[in-house]
Amino acid sequence: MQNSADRSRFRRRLLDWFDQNARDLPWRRKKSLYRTWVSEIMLQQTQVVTVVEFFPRFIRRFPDVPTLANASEADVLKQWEGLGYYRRARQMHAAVQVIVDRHEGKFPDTFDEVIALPGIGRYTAGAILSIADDQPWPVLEGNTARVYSRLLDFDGDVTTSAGQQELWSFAESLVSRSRPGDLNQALMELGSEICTVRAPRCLECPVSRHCLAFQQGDPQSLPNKGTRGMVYEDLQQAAVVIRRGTRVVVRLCGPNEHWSGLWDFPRFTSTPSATRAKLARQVGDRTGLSIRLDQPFRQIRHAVTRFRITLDCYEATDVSGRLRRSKDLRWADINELDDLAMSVTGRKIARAIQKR
DNA sequence: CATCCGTGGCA
DNA sequence: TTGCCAAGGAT
Repeated sequence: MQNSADRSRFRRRLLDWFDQNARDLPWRRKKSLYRTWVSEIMLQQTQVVTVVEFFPRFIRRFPDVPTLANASEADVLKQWEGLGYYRRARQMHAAVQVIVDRHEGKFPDTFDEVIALPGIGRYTAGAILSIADDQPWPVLEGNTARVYSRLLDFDGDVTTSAGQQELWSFAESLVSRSRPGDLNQALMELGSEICTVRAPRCLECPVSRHCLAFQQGDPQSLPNKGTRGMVYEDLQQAAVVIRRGTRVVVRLCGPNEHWSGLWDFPRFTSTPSATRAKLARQVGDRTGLSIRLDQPFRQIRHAVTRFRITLDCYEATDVSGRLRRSKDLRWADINELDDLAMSVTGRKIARAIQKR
């Protein structure tokens, strides 16, 4: 694909494939800038099948810029519950205030204005403007990095800035004035359906004749993502449901911990041999309450980022004393827990105690 | 440039 | 069970 005639044929073949196979999927209907923004933020590091479940509900609740701008951050986080990367929701809430203040409540349509919004980088800005407004901006993300690497038979490390630069340059050379949004979506669709991580289906690929890795290399071995492996750390934790009547103590996670902005049950680092007496002391130190702990009623294993957490869930009885006055600590009625944004594990615990 | 941030699906 | 990965961005 050195010359523009090659690239032109490549675009035509890819768009033909796109038109025949995937054009009418419901989640890909033409959307406004606002809706494309919402879906692109949701799609960051998140699979389409997951977004399909959340997007309609979010749009029903926040159909336009003014509605989202008038909502509280807590409302937005509640709608985001279960989707992960909750920073995205808080950044959207911040961005929509900027849209009201600086853009008269209308989602901006220039690259510089869009990328200046919190939570939007080069990929997302280009995706929004090409898909919703047919502007010729290139895209580079997981799928296209794989597609581009294979088309070019590029075996450099794509996680380095040099590798990224190489792939962005190629993306720029591909995009044209004709249907840039469809082209970008076709490239990503190709990556997710045909040019897959494992066992790419090259024989079904509409552009295999343009693919150097298919002709002379090993598509499956690309892209080269370097050699750094994830280093996992096992954590032992305890969560405590402090209950008095129909109310329980909940805690708002702070800026420097997991699930920042979400509610959780008081949680402590623990050890396999930690005694319930010691845990009760920790609860006292943090909440000011004097408690006694029952046997753990449930153990939950979950992974978050690089941590693998084993979480023992306790219920406290014989609660006495007064809950420490603090912005991030309060009593909540058990039925009220449904209105709070919680992490998946927090929600599991909430459901468990609601069942009793 | 490395690390952080969630969750679920897959082999 | 374990590791890998997904329509990334901010720091």
